[in-house]
Amino acid sequence: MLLLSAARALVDGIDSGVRASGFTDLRPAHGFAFVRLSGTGATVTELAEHLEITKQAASQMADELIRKGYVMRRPHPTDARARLLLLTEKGQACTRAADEAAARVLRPLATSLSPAEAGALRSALLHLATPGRIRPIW
Amino acid sequence: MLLLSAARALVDGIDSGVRASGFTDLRPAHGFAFVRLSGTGATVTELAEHLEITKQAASQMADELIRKGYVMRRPHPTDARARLLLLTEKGQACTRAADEAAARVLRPLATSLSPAEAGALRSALLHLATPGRIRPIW
DNA sequence: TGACGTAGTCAAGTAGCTTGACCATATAGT
DNA sequence: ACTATATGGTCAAGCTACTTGACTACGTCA
Repeated sequence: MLLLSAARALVDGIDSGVRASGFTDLRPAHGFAFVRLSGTGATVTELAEHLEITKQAASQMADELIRKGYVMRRPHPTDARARLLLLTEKGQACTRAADEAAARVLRPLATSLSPAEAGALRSALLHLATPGRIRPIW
Repeated sequence: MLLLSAARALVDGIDSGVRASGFTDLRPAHGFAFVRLSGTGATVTELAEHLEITKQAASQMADELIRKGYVMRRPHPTDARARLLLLTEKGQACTRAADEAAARVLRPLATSLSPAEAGALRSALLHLATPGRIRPIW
């Protein structure tokens, strides 16, 4: 219960922080997409796998994020079938805002924990977590 | 990230455990409803507040759970407008299955933590959590 | 070169929510 | 006691983020 409630508080905190930064046309699910697109970008199929949705749904989400200016499509360097999705500058700014909001939510936790406790917390969560699988819950 | 991934793993574990127990017609969101209905039950309005959805949506969910045999409606003892939603025996059996699935997911964690670490983990999550607000993330 | 696999899109359908309107009952003001 | 307003619940319609199914373009391997 505590775990679910804490996760929920984190998501809510990030979402409200991002909205307060002026990005009012995004849902939390978009943040999970941004995580996958940041860095070297990803194809629609890779995004779909990351979010565990169909590639049609991922394609629709990409269209929406492109229309809103957060993402751009580029030809794929090695595969003429594929197209690479990349964050625009606006998308990167939004990602930074999300990072700051997350840090703000977690700050009271970070400052109140001893390093040993922080390590215990990290390893405890690692026991449960499936690395790399960050996506909306349902 | 770890926190979200761990929460996700817990929800997935509960969901698959519940399905494996034969309750294949439920979604994780229903589990959050069961949490509120167990014990003394709740009205549609109370359920809606708990899940942070409209009472129309909560009423629809109640209809569905009644149709599937997990919930029953009873006249409210003190308010003739209201109707009390209660878990049936099947609903309670499902709740027990969910509890067992959650315990199974968390067991490796519980056995690997020292009591002090468990306490630190609990208080860390308490720092973030809003007590009583257990509901789907989005 | 041909058979098959994969990336992506188009179109249509669905599930779970929403908003809006409404009735029945409860509660407060005078 | 009587009216006005608030609250519990449902009905109906609409929306949105997904799904399934069909299809085209390109890649890969015999």
